Amino acid sequence: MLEQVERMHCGCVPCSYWLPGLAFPDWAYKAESSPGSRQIQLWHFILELLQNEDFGHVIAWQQGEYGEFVIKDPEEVARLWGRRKCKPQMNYDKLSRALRYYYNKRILHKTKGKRFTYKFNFSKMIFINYPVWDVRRPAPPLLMGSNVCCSVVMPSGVQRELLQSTILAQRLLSDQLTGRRGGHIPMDFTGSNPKKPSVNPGPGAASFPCGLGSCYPLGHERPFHLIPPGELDAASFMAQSGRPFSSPSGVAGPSEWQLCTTGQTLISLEERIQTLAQRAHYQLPGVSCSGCADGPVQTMEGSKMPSLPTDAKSQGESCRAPSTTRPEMESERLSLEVENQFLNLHGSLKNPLNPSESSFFRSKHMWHHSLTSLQNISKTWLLKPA
DNA sequence: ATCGGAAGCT
DNA sequence: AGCTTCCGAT
Repeated sequence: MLEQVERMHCGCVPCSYWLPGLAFPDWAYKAESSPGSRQIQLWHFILELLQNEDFGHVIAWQQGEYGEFVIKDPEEVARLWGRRKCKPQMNYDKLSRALRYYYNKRILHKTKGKRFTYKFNFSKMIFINYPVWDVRRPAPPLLMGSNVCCSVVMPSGVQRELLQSTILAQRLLSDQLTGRRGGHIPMDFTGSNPKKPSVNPGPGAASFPCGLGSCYPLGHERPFHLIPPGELDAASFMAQSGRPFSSPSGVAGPSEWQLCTTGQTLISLEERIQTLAQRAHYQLPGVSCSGCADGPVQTMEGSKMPSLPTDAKSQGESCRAPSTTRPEMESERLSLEVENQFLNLHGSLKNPLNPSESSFFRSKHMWHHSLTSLQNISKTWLLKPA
């Protein structure tokens, strides 16, 4: 009863107005009745604080350790958490108990020996159930050597919420890696918000012929639209995207598209690399998708992607027709793509793929090194869920 | 400071 | 399920 009174007068902030511009979309909160509560989860809250510069004196990322953060003012963090949850009696002792419950869930772990220092298991949060963009279809006889095309499809058996949390965490990690801080999280899962994104698209962000918007390189996911499993039909596609469902090759209709479900489970980073490699020819600037119903390749801002100079014809051809390219060149180009993805993830790539100035003939050592690094990371970071 | 069991709450 | 509250042990 006392608590009820306190609830009414605790001055807690309605969740959706908490930190303007930083309110999480609906998915961050569970449905009111069941199961669980509508309340924000603690790890969301922690990420939220970490995301906001104003709380840098209270909680902050640990420099140099991905996902590691230090609670600089434990009682203040507890107070903020208590305010959010309308639990005025909250203190660090209780909050830390809640954090400890995350150990078994592998959301967090403690950094031993460092006071008030915890670390997010971003590996789990980021790389499992990475969204599937790909729709496999039979290779059209004349167009592509690859049988991979692109759309936005929910992996079957993957909860929407988990996937979206994944994207969020990935965004946050990406921001951390690139040294960005603050700013809101530009996610639009509704399909009904045509607002321009507030952040530039990631380097090398080329639009895909997926009909729903852009596909972004690893670490630079941007607003996209989710189609729940089982709802990928032309009508709902149209309703959500406002565009007709068409494959880039002009092959009409979803009936000819096969959902690329990776099953219920995981896309390992290695698989991801493979996918990237397979689809890499779509991502090269200037490589438009012929027959794409959406016309010129565009970024989210609607600006045209740089085109290959017309005298770079041989390069362009090598992009469009991987199957007819010399294997070693194709291999090098794909590895370069992987390297760029890697660099994009780490925010150190200022210029995206730019065939004219650098990339096709970069030294083998370089890309091989990157590929190896990425593979090593995938081995050490990947976790299978329990 | 940190851990984790136990019980309670929503 | 996801905490919150309490507390004894390390």
